[in-house]
Amino acid sequence: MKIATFNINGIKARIEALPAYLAEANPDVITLQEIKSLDEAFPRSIFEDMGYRVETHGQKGFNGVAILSKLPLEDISRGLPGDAEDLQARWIEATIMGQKPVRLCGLYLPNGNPVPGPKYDYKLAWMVRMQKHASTLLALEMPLIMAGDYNIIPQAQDAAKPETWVDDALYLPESRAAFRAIENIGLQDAFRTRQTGPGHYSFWDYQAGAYERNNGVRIDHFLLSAQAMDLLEDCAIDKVVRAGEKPSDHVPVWIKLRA
DNA sequence: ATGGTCGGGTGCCGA
Repeated sequence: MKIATFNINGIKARIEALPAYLAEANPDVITLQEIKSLDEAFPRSIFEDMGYRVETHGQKGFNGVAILSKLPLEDISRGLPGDAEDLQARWIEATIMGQKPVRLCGLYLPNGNPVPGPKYDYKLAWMVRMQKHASTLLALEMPLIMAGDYNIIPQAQDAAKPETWVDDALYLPESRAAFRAIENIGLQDAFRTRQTGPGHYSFWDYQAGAYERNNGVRIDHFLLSAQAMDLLEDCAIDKVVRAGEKPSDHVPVWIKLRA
């Protein structure tokens, strides 16, 4: 089973590039971030015609997540638990019914800039909520996959120019500590079990020729439980997608599972 | 070199 995650930065703007990626890469399941669409405005039939079941959790203008799956889905849930006041569409999860059921969370973690301020407070509080919910899901002992745009640069090697990020919400010590705290309840960064060292990025700014200079950061991640790690066959970043026609500023990351 | 670029909710905000 191949599962991808992709921050598309607007479904309307990616109406050609996303189907082209799916036709080329053929993931069984993909979780999308920043669909920037209401549920009723999402162009679902394009993907249904390609064999995908479409589950969205959208809002007007910004944010918005989705899961597209060629396999049956069960127990679909929208919204990160823990704060009834939080209406931002950043979380969707479902059980993928392949050979072995796996629980998939698709997440769009808050950016958090500027620092300090309410947006950074929201980011850190959101990460505490995510950790609590992840603990609940781990207790189910089903293979658990938490995929998406984490807006976290885990280590210096995950940025081409880490010195330019030292005051940024994506790289501040408190942000990285919150990410490590989530890992430390029993989740592994799947990409770093396959590749070591610098030069592996999933996002390049649209400005100042960042992609051409490979001035990127690795902020889109797959965190896997021990049960999911048992099934991991591969994990990679589809970097060349960033050089395509009308690209998102992020590229897809994917895993293959024996499941 | 103190700018630059996208996408959308629109003449500004979020990234």
